[in-house]
Amino acid sequence: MSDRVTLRDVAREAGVHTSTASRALNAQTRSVVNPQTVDRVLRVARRLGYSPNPLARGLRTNRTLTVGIVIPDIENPLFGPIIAGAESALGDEGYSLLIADANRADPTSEAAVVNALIERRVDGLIMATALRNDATAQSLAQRGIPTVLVNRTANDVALPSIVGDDHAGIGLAVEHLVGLGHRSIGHVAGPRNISTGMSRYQAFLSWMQSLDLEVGPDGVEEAEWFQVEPGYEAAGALFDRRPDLTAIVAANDLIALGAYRAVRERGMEVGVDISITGYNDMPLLDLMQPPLTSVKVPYRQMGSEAAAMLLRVLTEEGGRADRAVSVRLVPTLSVRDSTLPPTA
Amino acid sequence: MSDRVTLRDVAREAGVHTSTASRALNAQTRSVVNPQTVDRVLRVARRLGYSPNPLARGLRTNRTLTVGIVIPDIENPLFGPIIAGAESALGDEGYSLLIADANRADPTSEAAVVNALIERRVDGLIMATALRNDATAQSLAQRGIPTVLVNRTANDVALPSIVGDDHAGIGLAVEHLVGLGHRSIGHVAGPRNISTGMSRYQAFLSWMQSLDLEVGPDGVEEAEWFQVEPGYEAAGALFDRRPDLTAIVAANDLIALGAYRAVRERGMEVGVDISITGYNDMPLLDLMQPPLTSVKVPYRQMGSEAAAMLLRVLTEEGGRADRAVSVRLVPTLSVRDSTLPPTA
DNA sequence: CTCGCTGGCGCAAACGATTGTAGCATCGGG
DNA sequence: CCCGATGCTACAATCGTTTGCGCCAGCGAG
Repeated sequence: MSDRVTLRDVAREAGVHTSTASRALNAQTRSVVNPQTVDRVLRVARRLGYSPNPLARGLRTNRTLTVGIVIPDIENPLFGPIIAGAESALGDEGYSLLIADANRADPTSEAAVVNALIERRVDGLIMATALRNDATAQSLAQRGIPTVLVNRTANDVALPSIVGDDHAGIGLAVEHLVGLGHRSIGHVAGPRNISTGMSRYQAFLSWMQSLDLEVGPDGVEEAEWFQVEPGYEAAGALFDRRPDLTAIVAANDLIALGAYRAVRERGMEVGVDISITGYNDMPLLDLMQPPLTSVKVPYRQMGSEAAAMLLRVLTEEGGRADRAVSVRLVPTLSVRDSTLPPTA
Repeated sequence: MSDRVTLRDVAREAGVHTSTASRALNAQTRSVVNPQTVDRVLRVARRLGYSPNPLARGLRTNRTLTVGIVIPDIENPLFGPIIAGAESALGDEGYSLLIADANRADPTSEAAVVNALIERRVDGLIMATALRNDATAQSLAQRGIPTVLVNRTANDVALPSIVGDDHAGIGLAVEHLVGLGHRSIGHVAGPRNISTGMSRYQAFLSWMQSLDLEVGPDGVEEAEWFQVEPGYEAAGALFDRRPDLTAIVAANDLIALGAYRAVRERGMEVGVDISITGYNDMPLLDLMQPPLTSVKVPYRQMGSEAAAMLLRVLTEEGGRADRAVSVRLVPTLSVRDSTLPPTA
């Protein structure tokens, strides 16, 4: 509809063969062409507004300069920055991002959208949907399809991953609370079939133990999902079981906000009677009452690092050795008013 | 890396020519092939796990089954549902979504990303970035590139658009406030170079006038951007100028939340001293203190309608007549505690 | 029995690029 | 003066589909 100018047009206009024009236009092969000719071709190409047809090129080279990203729930504000970071890093290298929303309600959906992307002949994949035990990721690794996991890892899968350092992040939260004087601290965990849920849970136990603080099996309650409602329910159960708790480390912000409600429902006040920390530091948290203390994860960077990693895999053809590398991004703590010294 | 099975393989295995195999596989041309042959080809194709190479197909047919979506700021949770809706509707028809984030800080960025998408040979575009006076949209319309505007419209551009019905939405807010007994109502507008900012502003004036309520030029203040900080500043200016106001209609939720802060800073209480309405009903609003009354716009539907519209344009080749059609989605009101009767 | 149709299929030419190979000068060295 | 090397360019095959066209057999009608 728009351009009709092809390599042939450029070649004819420049008085050379298409092969020469092609080589002149590609930085890789340019050196083999007479500089004057290169110049002439480039000038003509610019004048005619030539842009190579990616389909023809891809057909020949077997590369689409396209990567797919699989998101568990695109409406979750968490993934916006990841997508933005990836898109930006990829765009710099001439790659485009094909987006796919894997409906988390439907477990077959992940495999389906991944398949759709592969049939599209994407050069590689970024997956943000991995479960700890993820058949799709496993299959991708086995089939040798260039893939990078982001935000979540999977067990026993030889794929690189870019995740937040949950151990460090939970450490920030726990040490912050302990520094305020809290000793009875509980944890509302996320689902343990997801790496973030599991690793934050383990990190919590590990930090508490290293600080010589008791947790016990009843000091942790698992929310069924990283959402407000399950967080509300899990927190409620935890409070009823352990009225002595003065602080809660929540596995993410939404769970923390659910805990807010559970606290209020019991006639207590967040910050004053019970301190709460979130995780992810999503937008608008600073406008809550009270503003939620949260562990901030550099999600945009996570997206761009994932893209960079994938590009590395794509270009270094034989980069097999690096397969299992896992990059952990260091979090920081945004301290707000939901965490105060205990009113002993 | 994955499939190597081509149409030739299928044809050979089925004992027919590639052209016959092609026709058998395409629903369009299937009727011209002997049903038995069709059956045989389909069976073989399934057995071999054949999936057509979209590049080869696209090269031949001049269609990529890909559409691009241009987003002003992907980190804004507003656009998640739009993307999700579009992706889902497009996926049903075999189309994929190429995402492009137009950095709003850089005005040339929109044109750049649109160009990148076009060079990718997308079949059509969904644009969520339009300004009221938008050169890029204008150019797309002139060049006849299938495009649908979403969320925002542009002036004087022959492109279909899917937007929220701002007049109706503001009407819901105003009538709700008036119903509660408010008479002195102000408006914190959004930027008027964007259609949503402008139309909500006009709707506000129109409704107030039709209800015989005075606004005057000093009853409206324009926020520089749809964000908390500009909202805070604009609301502050408005309050200082018009201490008599008992209610504020904000042009979006973030502006409303900025107004929250301005209210508090002046020692007043939202809902009690001043009622506030937002617009968009974004997530987490129900957890604010007080929960924000807001106009809910069906953004997911907006995305899917935009996709459907674009598909219509793409398939009905000569659909010139429908070009200027503009679909308005009807909003609803989520009433919460930020709006109460005035304490006169 | 012959002729014209038509249902099915194969042939081959595209689509627009990349790339191995061959050809053709020109140049320098022996 | 010849020969090999070198630098540049052209030729042509190829990637995997789609699709206009022609061919052929079989059928019914005249």
